[in-house]
Amino acid sequence: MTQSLHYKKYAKNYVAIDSIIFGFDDGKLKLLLIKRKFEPCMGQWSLMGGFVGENESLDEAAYRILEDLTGLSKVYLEQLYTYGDVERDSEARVISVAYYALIKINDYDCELGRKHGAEWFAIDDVPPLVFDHRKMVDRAMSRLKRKTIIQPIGFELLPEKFTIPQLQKLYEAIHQKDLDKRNFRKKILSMGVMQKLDEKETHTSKRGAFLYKFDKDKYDYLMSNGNMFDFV
Amino acid sequence: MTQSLHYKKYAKNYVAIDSIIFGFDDGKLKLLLIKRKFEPCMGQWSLMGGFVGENESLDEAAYRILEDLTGLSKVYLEQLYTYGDVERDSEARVISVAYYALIKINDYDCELGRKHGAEWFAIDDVPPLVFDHRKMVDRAMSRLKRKTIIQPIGFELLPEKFTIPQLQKLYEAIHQKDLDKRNFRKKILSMGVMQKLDEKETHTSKRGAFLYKFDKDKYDYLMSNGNMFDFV
DNA sequence: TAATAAAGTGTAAAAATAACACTAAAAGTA
DNA sequence: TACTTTTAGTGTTATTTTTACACTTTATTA
Repeated sequence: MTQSLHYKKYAKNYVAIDSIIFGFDDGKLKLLLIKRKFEPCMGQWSLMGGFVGENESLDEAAYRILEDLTGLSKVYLEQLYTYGDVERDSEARVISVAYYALIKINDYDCELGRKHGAEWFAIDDVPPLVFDHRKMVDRAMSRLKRKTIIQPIGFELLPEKFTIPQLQKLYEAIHQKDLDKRNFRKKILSMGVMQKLDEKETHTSKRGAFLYKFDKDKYDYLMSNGNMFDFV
Repeated sequence: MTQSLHYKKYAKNYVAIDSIIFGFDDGKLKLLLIKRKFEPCMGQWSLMGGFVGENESLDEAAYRILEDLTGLSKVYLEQLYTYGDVERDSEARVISVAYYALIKINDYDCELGRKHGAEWFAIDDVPPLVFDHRKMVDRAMSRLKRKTIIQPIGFELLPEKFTIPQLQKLYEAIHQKDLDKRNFRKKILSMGVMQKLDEKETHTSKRGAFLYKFDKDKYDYLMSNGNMFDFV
């Protein structure tokens, strides 16, 4: 696209993306952070980010940056909020569009991560972060809490096959409170989007728990008929 | 702020604000739109917008632009979403941060509005809009629906003193469905944030309805003690 | 074969929501 | 002045949703 005739009197700005990347492992909700390898704030912990290119949309930039770090291309990614305080970046005026991603932690490419100096941190053990990244994390956390109540995006953090106790632990980690397992099971099954498999997961218990899959077709069907996903 | 040393290899972009401005009048939810007085798309209906200056934050830019059009400075304004498709503006690559505002329609400065070619449109009678502004309106509508359930921002659209039937009509307009007046009254009063006055409003009915004010102190107190505002 | 550890199951009380119809007040009119 | 009109205001019951709560099952390991 050529230079603008009518807009040329206006200022232009650097526009960046920052991504809050959530994972779930070991019963804990985790964040993927990188140690900055460039100035300003080199060596400090930071969200993964990058600048928006001239010929990519914001969503495209966010996917590109996420894939650079994790090797993953088909993940849940949602725009969160845009941060534009004049002094938010110590180097220049940078407007940052924050996204949050939910990834299946086992699919993540550790080798790529190592190259970027990336590490996983439990959500309540996050180190100090550069600029306003802490505010971004807090906003992502509260969005995730709200969103997992009204949309079945929690599944994005689990392997394709998972047990009900695993799913419950995930919800407990996100909402930071214990849930009653009978009520949990009743509610999640009553929504009719859990597809029970004939296999069991036998690592975490002697008895073993049945594996389930999220039935996306059924979910889409229910939604299109006006049914709401609604969960605590 | 001076030019950046470390970021200079990256592209810069025009960053704009667009505002979805809601009002409530005559039992209807309305939008304030302007007829564009400049290219591109001169003469077409559009949201009020403007470019972000070098020394103002996004919020500051949004307030400035809103005040330019309405003369109002203390209004409810909330960031909605950022639109960044490469071709969204036909003139140049412009990234637009959308905000939505709730204003008391009687406080609005009509003279200023006329200067901008502004007009109010009922929400289900909005004309075709430039660029992706229709998408912005739709997103604002669904945000407003959700938000008025969990936060008492509906009051921002009414005069300081209002009656319960007025408030009910507002909620009906926002949620596009009729509500039972007994259940509505019960619920809104039970939240304990309505301050009953000794005055009546006598224009819309012979009997007259008592006026109320939203008790912000009480609301803040309840919220700080963990109470939730929660409404259909 | 006994101990262990997590999976799995049902019911009853409490709270929230939804449905529903008449009376009260004041103005305008015959 | 009494009758009509119009909107404000009021309680109760049925239904649904949510919460609270304890024992049995299954397979492994000691």
